Amino acid sequence: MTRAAARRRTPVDKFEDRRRELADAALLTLADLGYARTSLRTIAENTAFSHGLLHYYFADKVELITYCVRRYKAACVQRYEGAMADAATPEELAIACGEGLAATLADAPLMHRLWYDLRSQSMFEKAFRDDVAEIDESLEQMIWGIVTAYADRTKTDPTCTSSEAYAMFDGLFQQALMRHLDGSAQALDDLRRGCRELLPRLVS
Amino acid sequence: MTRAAARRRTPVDKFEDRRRELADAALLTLADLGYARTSLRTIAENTAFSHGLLHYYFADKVELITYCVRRYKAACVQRYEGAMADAATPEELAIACGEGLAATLADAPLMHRLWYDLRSQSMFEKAFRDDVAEIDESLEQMIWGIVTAYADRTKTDPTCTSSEAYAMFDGLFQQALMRHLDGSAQALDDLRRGCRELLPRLVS
DNA sequence: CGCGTCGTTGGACAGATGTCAAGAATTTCT
DNA sequence: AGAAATTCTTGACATCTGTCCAACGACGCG
Repeated sequence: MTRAAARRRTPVDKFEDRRRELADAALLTLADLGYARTSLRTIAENTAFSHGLLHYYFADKVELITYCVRRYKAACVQRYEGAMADAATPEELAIACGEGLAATLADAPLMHRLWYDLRSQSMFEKAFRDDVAEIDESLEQMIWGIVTAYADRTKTDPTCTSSEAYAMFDGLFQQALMRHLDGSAQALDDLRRGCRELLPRLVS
Repeated sequence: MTRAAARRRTPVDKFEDRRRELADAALLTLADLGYARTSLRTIAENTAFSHGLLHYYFADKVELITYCVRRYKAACVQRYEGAMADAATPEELAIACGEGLAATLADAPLMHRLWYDLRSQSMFEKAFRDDVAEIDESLEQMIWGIVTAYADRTKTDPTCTSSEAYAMFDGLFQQALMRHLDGSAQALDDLRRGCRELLPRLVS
């Protein structure tokens, strides 16, 4: 925060650009090694720059990681939304839901692994708590959107709260991720099926 | 493992006793700080002994933590099993299920927080993977036992696999834990209700 | 051209961390 | 009691960590 304050020289903020660039590299390293094993020097090594630069763009490690978490969210919601835009019948919607979640899992399993790591860290490190909670809420909303859309198409009503729905989908997703990373070939199919069968359970 | 090999002088193995004692102290520290912030010296400080002793009883940090994880499991399954022994009607069973999970959450939230931390770590650190997977399986079996008991009492059959059932209960539990640690007063009640309503959804 | 700001480097610092070994203290055995 | 085996402490080591800083090059502006 010291010298990383007001900075608006060029119309396109070059300072913010570099911050993003560094944070993206940091995210790659974090996804590889996990929070506990990632140091600032290791992050810098996956970069064209030296380790000192990180403190020019970020006040300290916490600010860097926090920025990374926010950046992860941007990439995350962008990937999700618009996934299952057009699904006429409820069955199509249920299938699209499972397909969408399986696709995003298969697409970037290491990033999702990092997400669960950071969410665990946020239970210990207060500094991450707010940002993690914000991401969690947006994910919950996404799931709730699917559930209500399914209820609409089946002319029923949800029989659970949005946080319950999110908890169950998240449970399925998390377990599928762990089995997928463990090399299980059926993990993705199980996730697809699990989602397809879960939706009808949540309405009546 | 160097000098921590065959050791059976006294009938009651004093060596194993100390290992357990140290591991229990380590578990307390881990539950407080989380894996990423816990060092061997910090563990020793929560102990009547000095830091060097840890390497007399454990070859290295990984062996200590692995031993802790195994020890956690012992305490864990012991706490769970026999919780909902007698429940005549299915409704009673569903209530006892929610009550049991809520009770264990309220009883040792920090330990459960540690469990989710270590499970995340196991996705990065291969050394923990096997032990974590073993605990996961025993938890899955516990949940499956409840589901099948509920199906029996309602003269129905489960409509999901045991891993699906575990994933959903675990999702509910994990979210309840996070909200409980965040100070939410309704987290426990939501967990109770969530479990009670989940069971009927998993059979037909 | 000279000058000042910005971006970047590389090294240095203090402190923490895992590991180890030498020896003191304690227990056990005879 | 004395010897032997054990349990435990202490201090040291090399390495890694976050953080800071002095200096250097590049670039734009007067």
